Amino acid sequence: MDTGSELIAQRRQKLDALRAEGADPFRAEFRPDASLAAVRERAKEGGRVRLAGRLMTRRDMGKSVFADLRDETDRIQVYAQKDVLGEKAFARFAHLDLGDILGVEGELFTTRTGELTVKVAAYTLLAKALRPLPEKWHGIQDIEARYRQRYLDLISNPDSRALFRQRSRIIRAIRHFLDERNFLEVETPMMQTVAGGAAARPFVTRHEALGCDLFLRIAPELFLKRLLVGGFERVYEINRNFRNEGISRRHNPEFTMLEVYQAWGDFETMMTLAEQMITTVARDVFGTLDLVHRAAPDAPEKTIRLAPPWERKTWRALLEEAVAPGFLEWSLDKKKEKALQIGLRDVHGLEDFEVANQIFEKIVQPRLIQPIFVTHLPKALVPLAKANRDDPSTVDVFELCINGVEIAPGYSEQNDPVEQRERLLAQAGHEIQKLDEDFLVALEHGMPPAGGMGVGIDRLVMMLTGAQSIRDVILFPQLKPLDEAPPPLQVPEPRL
RNA sequence: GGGUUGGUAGCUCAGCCGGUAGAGCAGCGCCCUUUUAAGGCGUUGGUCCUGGGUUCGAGUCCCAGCCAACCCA
Repeated sequence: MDTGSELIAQRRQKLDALRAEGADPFRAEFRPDASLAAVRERAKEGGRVRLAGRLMTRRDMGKSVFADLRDETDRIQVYAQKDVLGEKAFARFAHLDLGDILGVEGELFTTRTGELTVKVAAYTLLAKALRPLPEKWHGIQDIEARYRQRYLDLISNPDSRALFRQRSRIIRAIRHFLDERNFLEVETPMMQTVAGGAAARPFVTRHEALGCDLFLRIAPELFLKRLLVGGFERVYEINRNFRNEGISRRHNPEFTMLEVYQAWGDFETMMTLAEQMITTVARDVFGTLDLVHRAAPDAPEKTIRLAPPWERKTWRALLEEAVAPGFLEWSLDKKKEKALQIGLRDVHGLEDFEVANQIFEKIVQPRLIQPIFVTHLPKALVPLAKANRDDPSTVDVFELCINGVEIAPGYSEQNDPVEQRERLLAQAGHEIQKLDEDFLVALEHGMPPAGGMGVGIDRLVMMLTGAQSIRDVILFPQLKPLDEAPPPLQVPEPRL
């Protein structure tokens, strides 16, 4: 990070020079009387304003200088003149660096070309920028730098700023939607002694005082259900899950999950809830139910139509449409043959339902562009859901797919503690997981029938905004550290 | 894990068949008091990702590695 040291050295010299003159280049306080957007709003009134922002561009005319300041809301032009500021202050203004943060006071006026401008009567350097900004026109293009130094991306790329504002509004709209329907927002443990509620490899951490290892949670599910047992009938949590798996366009090791549970509901209740929630959010944040995206700048436009009702179809029907009628009755060998034929590898050790599921994910799911609830998955895939009464080999669940991606699974939640124990034991044998005994004890106290669902917030934001990578909707996505390959972390002793 | 592509000045990018490393922006100096990707003249700035190899000579060719993106698993 010490490259460009000459430019940095120059800026440090300016800093030293300012200090030598008795100025404080890093102020603790400055109170602008309005945001730049607010100033622009009431431009007609004219008058004197006091505002603050980062110096983004400068046009030096010799005895006067035009510059652009920017704050979070807008940009505004300021105009400094030698005969107004005096020789010394004007020279200092002309030698400010792009990136410096300023406070400015002066009268509003409109230039010959019609641009609202502040005639600088006085200015204060509030924070000196010791490093140069990315280029003013192209911004920062290097994808890696945009992730590693997100602040530079935010400074120079308006699209990126807009996207993270949208993300925030989406999450706010979800909370609003659920709060209005009397769902209670709760927080449950992120550090757990058993990482339950999903099938995934967890991260391990250590609690020194307790003298035990803990897992970062892979899902909040088992704790939210304890709350159903406790009598909270509508709960939700929006928070981080952690899964110790590969990183890809669709996977970040920590990701944000919404889980919702509703007593006296079932998977059908949750389908309706999902449909209402996502359409409400789209309308609130984007003002439309037709989302038009491109997969790449030169790719054709694709429209996702969110207008309800959304299609509901069974997993079996979709598979049979895509492969062949009666597909699920094929022998395991025949299914594997099909899997290999469509380009899947590594199907040797897999069980019947796993092969079918991989085929589903490979050839069915990518085609599900418009919203669809895929219902009634095989029982073995979903150990925490209730079996279907008419076809006990399937469970009462759905997976909401939009834009070829699984956005939200939902269940009629299993509340039979005996059945639940058996299913978890079967899975534990498979995945080498411990049983969450405390959860099973809770179920044994009686959990009301309930519907539940999980919504991958990052993927939902991707779908709504048209982002092509999960890294584009997470401010600080996980990347490999740049330092030498690190040895296992040593926990530092606190110094008191 | 495998494949493909990329890494050159602070930023955005050129660099052909191997022959002294370039431009724009930013910076620095000078001119210019209504410009706006301001303009004009001049100028500083390089571990060409790292390490080997081939060669009289490597940013360029070969091998290994690091980081990233994409595709596949």
